[in-house]
Amino acid sequence: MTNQTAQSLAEVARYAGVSLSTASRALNDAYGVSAATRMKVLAAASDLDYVVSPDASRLARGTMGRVAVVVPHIERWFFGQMVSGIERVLSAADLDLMLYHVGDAVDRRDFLARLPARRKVDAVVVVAFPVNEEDRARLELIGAKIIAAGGQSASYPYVCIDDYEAGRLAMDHLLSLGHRRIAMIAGTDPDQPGWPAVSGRTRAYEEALRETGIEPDPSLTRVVDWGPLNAANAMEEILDSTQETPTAVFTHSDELAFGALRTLRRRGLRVPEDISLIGIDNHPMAEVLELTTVAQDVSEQGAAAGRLVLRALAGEGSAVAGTGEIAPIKLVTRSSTRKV
Amino acid sequence: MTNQTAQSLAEVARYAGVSLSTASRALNDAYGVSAATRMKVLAAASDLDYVVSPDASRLARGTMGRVAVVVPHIERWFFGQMVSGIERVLSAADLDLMLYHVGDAVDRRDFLARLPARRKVDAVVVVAFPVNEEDRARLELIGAKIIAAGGQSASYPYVCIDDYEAGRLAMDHLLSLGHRRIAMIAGTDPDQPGWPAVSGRTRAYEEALRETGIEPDPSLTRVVDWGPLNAANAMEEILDSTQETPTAVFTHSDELAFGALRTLRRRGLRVPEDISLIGIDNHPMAEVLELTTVAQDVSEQGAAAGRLVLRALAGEGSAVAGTGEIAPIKLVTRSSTRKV
DNA sequence: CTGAAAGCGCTTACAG
DNA sequence: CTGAAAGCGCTTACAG
Repeated sequence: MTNQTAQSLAEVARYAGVSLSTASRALNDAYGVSAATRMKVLAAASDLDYVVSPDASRLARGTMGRVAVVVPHIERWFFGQMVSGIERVLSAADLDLMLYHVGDAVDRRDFLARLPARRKVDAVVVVAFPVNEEDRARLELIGAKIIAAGGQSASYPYVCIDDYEAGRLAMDHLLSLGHRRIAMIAGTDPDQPGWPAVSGRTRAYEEALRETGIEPDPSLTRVVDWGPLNAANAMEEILDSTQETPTAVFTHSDELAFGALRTLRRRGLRVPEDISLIGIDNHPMAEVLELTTVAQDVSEQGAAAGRLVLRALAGEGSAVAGTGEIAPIKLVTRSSTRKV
Repeated sequence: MTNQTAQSLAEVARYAGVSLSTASRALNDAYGVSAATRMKVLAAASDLDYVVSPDASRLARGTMGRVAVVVPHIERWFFGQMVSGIERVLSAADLDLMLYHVGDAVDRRDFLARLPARRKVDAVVVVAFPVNEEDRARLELIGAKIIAAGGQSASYPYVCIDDYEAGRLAMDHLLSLGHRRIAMIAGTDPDQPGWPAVSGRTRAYEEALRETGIEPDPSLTRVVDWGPLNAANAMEEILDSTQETPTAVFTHSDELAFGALRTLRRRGLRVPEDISLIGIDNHPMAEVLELTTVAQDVSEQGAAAGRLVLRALAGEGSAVAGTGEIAPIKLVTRSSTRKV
């Protein structure tokens, strides 16, 4: 025990009475070091409270053990869950996580132009980040493995749910309860221009209806930016613009459902007595508000994305372009839906 | 224009026909380089799509432009807001943000033992991370400036709200409306053992009551882990354990209020006709659910913490131990509270 | 204003 | 098993 702190391996080596090379090898659990010597070095390092300089180590080694996570709206539930899942597996693998927020179109352009993560990371996971061919060339300049989460981006390994299936689960539930006049509040992100214009969830709505012999009524649907208040307004519009009140509402997310719920209550419409409501996500508030929903485990999707990173770094072929993982979803019925 | 990409400054220098040193200076906007030469180098760098190796640069320079952000529960609203605020100012200052999740007591012990951020960052901002003297010594081994957000930690520069004031704002509102029998659902984090046992919010509850001549009734208060469902249960317990139903409920956060609200509704108690409800935060759902609350701007607090980091890195004395910033709060009355 | 050289703190063939 | 030496890609006095 000593009070000194070593700032460099050289000091540790000196303290342990060995050469720099040996000290390095001992610390990196490299073989070719006698047990006794290794012990001596380890003891010295611990005595001197030494820890390698990651910069120097990486410079010499050429790799870095760091991964960038690029998210829009880190403050939103979905992305918080995603990041927490990714973080969980990366930190377990001793990888550092650098967070980049890329919110709107301006951020996006700036990110692609400056590529702040360039030469800093071994992998980057882009969350809900649509990339076209042009973006792709830029992105690849980062010189790291790329993984997509929460949406398929070009041909990177990805993990996401099947939006169409999620929509079908919700719609089929409503239809099976006898609902025929069903409104939809669709979510969209104006800041993600590259995202498919019509989401799988919308397609599911239309196809489910048509398969039941119903032609979708445009006056019953609205497309809004994610966020409960927008949905509250959309719900009002729908109620105002139609003679015959729908018997059910399908929203693209639970948060949208919460907003719709507020409007319904204010209008004196009881859920589910007068109108049924279903969302997607299984947001914690869904349980509190008794909302029927299509559940997905976003944090687990983050973890899966983290595992894709690990595989990509290990050079496994399985994390090759186009390799996708579709996360499971399931219907969770609570009391916001009932037979018509 | 060329298709080649330079991996090192040396290549850029050669391409521009200057020495390594000159190339370096030109790129670092250092003076002592003629305009013409600088242009040549800049053009070369751009042609070759060059970007410095941060590791090498830092190794040589000794500093790194990186800051660690340590948060528990990144997936919760409060922390997402906080991180987004911090990120906003750090990225504007071209600092990289490394995220460390330190959730429960085990994580915490591990973090302090391994200090994964050590030698990797210039500053670390700990969010809602209580630190006692012992922790402090460990933490300082990281060798970086330390900033606390969302709670005063030992004597680091910090930014947070005044919990007592927040509690008083809520309680005084209730009392001014004539409420006398007021329940409280307090939030606590079992994973943060070092946090003050009795929060300022609880103290505010008790003092406000006493100043009005009321002795706090223990059967009207519960302490639960943050999270709406826990509050829902607590609300049930309170309702069950008391003869006389309270006329108002003060919860330590909006999320707790949402849970309480669910129980009240299930019990057939109308808000605010039968019972008033007030929270703290101004969570986005508070607006949706018409909850009266004490608002705080968490994202802005994060930004303020980011600014403290900048000041600390600039070596300004103002970011010295004990320098604190108390974030503003204000009462936002909506329809969940009314005169008794 | 410009360049040759040392140094930042490691890792890793290359010899022994 | 161990050590001397080169090299990772930069920055920055030090001379000119």
